Amino acid sequence: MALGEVILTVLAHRSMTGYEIARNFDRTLSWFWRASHQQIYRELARLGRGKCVSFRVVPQQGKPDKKVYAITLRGRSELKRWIAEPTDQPNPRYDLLVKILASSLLDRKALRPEIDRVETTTTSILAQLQTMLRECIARPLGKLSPYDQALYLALRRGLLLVEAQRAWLNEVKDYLDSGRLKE
Amino acid sequence: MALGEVILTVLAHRSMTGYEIARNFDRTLSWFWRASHQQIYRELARLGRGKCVSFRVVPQQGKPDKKVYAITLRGRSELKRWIAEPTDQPNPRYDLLVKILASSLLDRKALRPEIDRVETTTTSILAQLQTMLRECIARPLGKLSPYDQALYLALRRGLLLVEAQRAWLNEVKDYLDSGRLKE
DNA sequence: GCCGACATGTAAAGGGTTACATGATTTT
DNA sequence: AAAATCATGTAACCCTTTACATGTCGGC
Repeated sequence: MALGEVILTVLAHRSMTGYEIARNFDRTLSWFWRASHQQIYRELARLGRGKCVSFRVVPQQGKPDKKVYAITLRGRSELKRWIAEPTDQPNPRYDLLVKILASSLLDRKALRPEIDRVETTTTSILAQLQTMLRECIARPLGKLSPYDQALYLALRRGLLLVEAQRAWLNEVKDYLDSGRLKE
Repeated sequence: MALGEVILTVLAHRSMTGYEIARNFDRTLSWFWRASHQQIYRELARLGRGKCVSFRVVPQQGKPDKKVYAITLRGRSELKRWIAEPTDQPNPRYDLLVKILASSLLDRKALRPEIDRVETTTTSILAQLQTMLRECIARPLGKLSPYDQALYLALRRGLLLVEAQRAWLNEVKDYLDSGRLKE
């Protein structure tokens, strides 16, 4: 349901084509949300039907025409309404936790390589986040645009959670190595 | 795709009816995964077709007959295969982060009540997790069954992440109050 | 000549959510 | 008398994922 609002947020920042929105999802926005270009085109069509976005066709030479989408006044008020609305928190769905339970019953050793893999990707995500945050604070934090300040805050959440995940992975590895739990 | 494996894990621990699995999801398992009874019945039918679970009908007086499901040998080997398989990490989808971006563009004040709401639920989740973990360590950790040790570890992740989330919420509130970012 | 970027879509399959449906027993 | 618990399901809708489809341009 919220994909529409995510797209409206992107368009509130800057008008774009569906293709650009999808690429934007690949880069910054993929930290908060992920969507394929198919989902985005469909959602743009729906938002258009609801008069929340409009587009103008921009002919290009050599390339196919593009549709540059913009948020409408109605779209803005919809988005404002959504911001104030209570968010129901996402329900957890994390395979690794289930694998921990399953491996305790079936095959205690099978888990180790998987934990190592997760640790590798966690470390890599941490590095990416740190790079992005460092880019943000290249200029003084006070001089960022409100949007970039919000982006900074949102990325900080990723950093704190990934650090917590790393601490937890260390606890798991200690347990797998020693067979004993702490705390 | 993984709902089937979650159900197999539950059944590897103990044979149950679909109804009991659903209730189990409500209690312990809802920290790791969530599913409605409709999803569970559908998935049990599918797993039965794939010979990963079997059931026997147990007649009861007064209540409708129940089907007690058990994991088969084939189900066990499927589950073992799955444990060793790389987990692709869940893609993030958190409305609140998008709301932070949107409110920076449209309505800076609208966010505050939402942040307070999230803080309330986060605190309540923290309390629940702490209670569950304290119940685990009522007896010495070394004397828990392997399954309960795994459960303890998995719940620890929840605790660490929720604590990180609280720290982040404090950063957000500081920003909303002062308009300045730290770090 | 092939691959990747640009740009837009359709189609099918699978998973999740919500509502509907039944029917007995126990609790309030 | 009404509501909750036990127990199983069907139907419809929506969302997500993956694959298919088309066509131009620029670089290697």
